[in-house]
Amino acid sequence: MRLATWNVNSVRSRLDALVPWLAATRPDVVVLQELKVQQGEFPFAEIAMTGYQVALVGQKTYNGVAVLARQPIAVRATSLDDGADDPQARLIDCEVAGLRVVSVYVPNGGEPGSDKYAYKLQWLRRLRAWLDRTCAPCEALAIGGDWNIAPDDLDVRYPAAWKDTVLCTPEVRRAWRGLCQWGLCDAARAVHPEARMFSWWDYRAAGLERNDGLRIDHWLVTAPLRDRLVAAGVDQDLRHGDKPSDHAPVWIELAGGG
Amino acid sequence: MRLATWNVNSVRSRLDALVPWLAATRPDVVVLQELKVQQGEFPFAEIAMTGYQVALVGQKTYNGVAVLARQPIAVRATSLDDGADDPQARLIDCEVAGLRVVSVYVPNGGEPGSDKYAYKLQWLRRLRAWLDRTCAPCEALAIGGDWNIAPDDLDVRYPAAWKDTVLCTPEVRRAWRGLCQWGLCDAARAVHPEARMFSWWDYRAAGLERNDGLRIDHWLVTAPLRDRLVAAGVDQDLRHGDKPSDHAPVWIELAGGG
DNA sequence: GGACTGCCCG
DNA sequence: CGGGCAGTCC
Repeated sequence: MRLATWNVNSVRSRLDALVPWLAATRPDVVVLQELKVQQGEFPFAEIAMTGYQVALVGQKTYNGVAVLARQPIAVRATSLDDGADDPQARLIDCEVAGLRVVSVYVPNGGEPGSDKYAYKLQWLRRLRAWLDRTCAPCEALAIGGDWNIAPDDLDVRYPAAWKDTVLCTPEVRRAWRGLCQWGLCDAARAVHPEARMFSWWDYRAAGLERNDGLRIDHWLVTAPLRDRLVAAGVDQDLRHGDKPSDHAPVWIELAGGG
Repeated sequence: MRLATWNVNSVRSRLDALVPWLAATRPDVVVLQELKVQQGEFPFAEIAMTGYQVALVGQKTYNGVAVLARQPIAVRATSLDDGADDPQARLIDCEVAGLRVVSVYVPNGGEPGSDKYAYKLQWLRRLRAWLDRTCAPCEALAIGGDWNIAPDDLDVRYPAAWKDTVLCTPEVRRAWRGLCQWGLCDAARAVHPEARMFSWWDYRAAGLERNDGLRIDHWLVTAPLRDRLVAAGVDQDLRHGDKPSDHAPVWIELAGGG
């Protein structure tokens, strides 16, 4: 079975790319980020036409995450649910196709040292606490999303240019390794230990033309799913075409399960 | 020779309609309104590609009028030039193809009784004074534009719905008749004395679907040109297609002259 | 409804 | 650069 993650940067302005992509690639499960839409404004009809069901947590203007699947989806949680006063729609936790599937949109972090950066680090700590509290490394768990973390310099086309930016600081990379130590595995990297795979090119400064890419969209999976991993990749063509998202979809393929 | 007038409602967002329309219909002279662009931001290169030269008076956000032609254009005036402190770009007066061609964008007028309505009536009085001062009924003069006047109930699909709106008040119709009495002739109406011809359908309230149209875009011509009139019409298809202007082009055909 | 103006965000 | 927003205009 195939799982895909895509930061669409507004689901409404990406519908004309999303619908054909779903129809052409038919992943079993899709997680989306940056819907930039409230639940009531989500284009349910257009997605239903493709044969996908939807579970989402929406928000006006910013954030918003969803799980799409061709099988029924049971929502387990729509927030980190830790009592924090945080209105940002950045996580949805679902049961679908025999898996526990989570869509996450990790805060970008603005600039190192900013309030936004503190929020990013805090959010990653809260996510780790949420894993400790509600998940187990032995269950079939896949967390896909825009992590806003390039785990290693191998994940950055021009590491010197991105050194100490919020996508690459030692602190966020340490948080990433903490998640891996908990029992999550960077699926695409496990399949392609040495490959330069990028999932995001900045709209600004002609990032795409200069292939100034980073790998910041990931699937993190627990051991039971890591053992079923057979393939992984990036649909780079989605970053080309017109009116693209700044992110390309990242997919993984698991043996069995449909 | 053929003259066309079109309120494009932003020349930049209408380029993909304007360029093919110029290429397909090749009018000798085109007058445009609501460019919504400063001179420096006008898409000169794209228009030049079609073989047209341009004279324009631009303004940020609002108004802006132009004359396009495949022959050289000599600009005579870019305002009513009556000493009024009026920064709005609503008139350009040119010499082209042996004619005097003027592009006008008459103020809409908001609501009857409003300041905007007073400005509309005042602008029409100033236009009449400008005619008296700078033009003569015996010269070959054609004034095309968005007049924001439906001269008669015949020019309104649902006259009761538009009665006493700023497009139809007795006062603006009186101003219109004053221009006709000066020596201008409503060209499209002269060619089609009884026809219901509409040039504008409101974006709102499904104006197009209900064919709730009005004829507010006109060519006014002096006697020498009236005597050469052979045809007139509206390119209604331009109001359909996607991302249309709310106005359709209105054209007239003169015998001789190219 | 669909242009525009800023402005915020990544 | 390319999403979103509110506010203004027609």
